[in-house]
Amino acid sequence: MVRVRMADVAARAGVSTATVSMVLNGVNSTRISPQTQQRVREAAEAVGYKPNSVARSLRTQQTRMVGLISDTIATTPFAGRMLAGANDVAREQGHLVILVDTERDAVAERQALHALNGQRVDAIIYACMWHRVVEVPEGLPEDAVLLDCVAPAGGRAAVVPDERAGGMAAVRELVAAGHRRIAFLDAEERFDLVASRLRFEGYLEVLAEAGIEPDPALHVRAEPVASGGREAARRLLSLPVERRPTAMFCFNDRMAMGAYTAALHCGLSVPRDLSVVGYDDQQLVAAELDPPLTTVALPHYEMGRWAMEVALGLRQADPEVPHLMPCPIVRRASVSPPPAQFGD
Amino acid sequence: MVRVRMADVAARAGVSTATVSMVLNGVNSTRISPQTQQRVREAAEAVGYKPNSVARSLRTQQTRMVGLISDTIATTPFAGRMLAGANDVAREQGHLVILVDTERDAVAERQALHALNGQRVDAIIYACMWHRVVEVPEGLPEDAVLLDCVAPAGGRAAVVPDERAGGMAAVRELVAAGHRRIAFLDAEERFDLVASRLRFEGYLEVLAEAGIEPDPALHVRAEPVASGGREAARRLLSLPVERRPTAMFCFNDRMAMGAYTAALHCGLSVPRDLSVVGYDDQQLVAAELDPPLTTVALPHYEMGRWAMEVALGLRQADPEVPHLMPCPIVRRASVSPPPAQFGD
DNA sequence: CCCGGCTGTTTAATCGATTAACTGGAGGTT
DNA sequence: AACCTCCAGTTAATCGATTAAACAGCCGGG
Repeated sequence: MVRVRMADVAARAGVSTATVSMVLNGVNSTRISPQTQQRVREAAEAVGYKPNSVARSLRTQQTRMVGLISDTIATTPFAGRMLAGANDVAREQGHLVILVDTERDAVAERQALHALNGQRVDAIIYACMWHRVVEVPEGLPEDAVLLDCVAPAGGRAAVVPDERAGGMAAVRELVAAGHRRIAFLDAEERFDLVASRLRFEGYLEVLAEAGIEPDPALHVRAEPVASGGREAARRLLSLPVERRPTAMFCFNDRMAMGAYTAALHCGLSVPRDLSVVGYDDQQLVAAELDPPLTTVALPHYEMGRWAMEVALGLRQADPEVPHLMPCPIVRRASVSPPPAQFGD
Repeated sequence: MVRVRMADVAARAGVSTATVSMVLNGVNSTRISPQTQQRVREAAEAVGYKPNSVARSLRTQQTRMVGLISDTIATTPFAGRMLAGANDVAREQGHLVILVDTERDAVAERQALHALNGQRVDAIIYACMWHRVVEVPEGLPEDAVLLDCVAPAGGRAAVVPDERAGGMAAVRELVAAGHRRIAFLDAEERFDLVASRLRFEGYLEVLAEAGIEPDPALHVRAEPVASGGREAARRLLSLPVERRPTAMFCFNDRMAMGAYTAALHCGLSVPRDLSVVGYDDQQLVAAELDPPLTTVALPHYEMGRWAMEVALGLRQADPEVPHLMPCPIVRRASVSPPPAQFGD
């Protein structure tokens, strides 16, 4: 791999490097005669010239690289889509992304920030794998964009899923099918999930909208994994039939998976005897379940795109209010009208 | 954010930039008096000097960045662990990784290679999300490392999972529990998976080892997703009892998930009536199933580490033979001895 | 008293581009 | 003839580091 410099192109074309630079970058192109341009381009081709971005970056003071700091974004399944979204925009704009995974370690975050600063990246995105309120690391530039998290103090561009609207969409789906006894299988409070609170708000809002009195017994909490969902669902399904829910809105798809298991164990069939709606739209769970799960999708890809667009200045963001990205409902086959005796 | 240059440090310390450079890099440090060193360091601290890696890279001809090109690595759940492994090594070595997701698009790959070359990355890793034989893109440097794939022509450092040994481990687990009628729920051939062939080899090898005559009826193929596994398992479980398998080794965890469902539908309990072993160790599937699934883990993290270690020259690789990374078995609760009437 | 060697630091070249300022000559004007 | 305007480039400074080579003092030896 020989090093070909701009000077080599210039020598071969019999011009100065300034001319080569102008031609190849299309700057001031009116000032260079077409013949010369042609010669330069041929020379560049002939010697196999590839511009050195390091040198260019030094001179122009922009690197066309953006740093993406994340707590374990890469190691968690769904959040990869955020990366894909960010990456796509970056590519469209001729930028590269440097990914740093800090595993939530303050020291690693410090280091990452240092390294990215040293590389003089053009922008920084700070991403979380869950919707969270984060104490951003000291030294994070003012104009860094927060992805799937918000700063407690505000004042920073940020994008998060519209969990409240998502919760509403999920419950509306069930109400529309005719359900009135709708449980919410929530995550335990100790996980301190922003999403939990907001989805619950959405749940209550739609019940109110539909004139349904919320039954506290139907709001249960468990660890947000399959076994948690299973146990919670089991308890609900063992209620006397008139107090039993005909539908469950689950905090996430894994809990919904547990609800399926519980239903099966109770000899109930989904969706005939029990309708279920999940949240997250995790491919490996929602789509693979039997029957496929109706769920609310987390707009990771879109949030990734949004963050990168803001980072690159393609789009303006209001630093005072986090941008709420819609969570579309994904209809599959786990919702149907309630059994006849419960119908309205 | 003011720009502090080395010259500013030099001015404040009353020395030349050469001295500052030597002190801060610890080069020739015996030649600089302790007092001066002290003064330089204080000055650097006082003005908040942060070295500019772009300038350094230009001069030293190394960027301390490595490019990681992948087909959809980020968008697929398990492969994120490869990234984590690579990232960890990079960080330990003071390197940064530039991630490019090409979605298997040849044009995107070309572009990515161009961009990374332009950035003068110190090394390149080419990663796949599945174990595959790939036609590497033209222009991929000789010393690029292949991750989870091999080139048909060979001649390149590469690391892949040891699928054959993994298959052996899985089947040994079942044989050790006393099973003799062990099915292999394989992926369909049209998916053309290297893994499929190798795991099957491992399966046959262990049967031979145990003196079990392989029954062709127990080697079935289906789409490697839950529904495929469910149907395949259903067919096997509807065989007359003496020809029915007492255990299933599934090509992946999703198929195993399907096998669980089929067993449930047939009124069989896992592992009492049917033992199941999966492959991949996908957290969201294997660990969440009821009972938790015994499976073979794909060593993504370790492969990621290996690739980065080779890329950074920390470890030598034989370009003629791909490195085989062991796939450890993960024991959970889906294997038990066969029902009494089948015992040995 | 001059020379050589050592110490501690500086000078200046260099990495490979970008770009503001300049130039030499052709052509046009008055 | 003197002067101006374009044209088609070129010159040289610059980005911010690294590093080989040079250099200024000082000490000791002959």
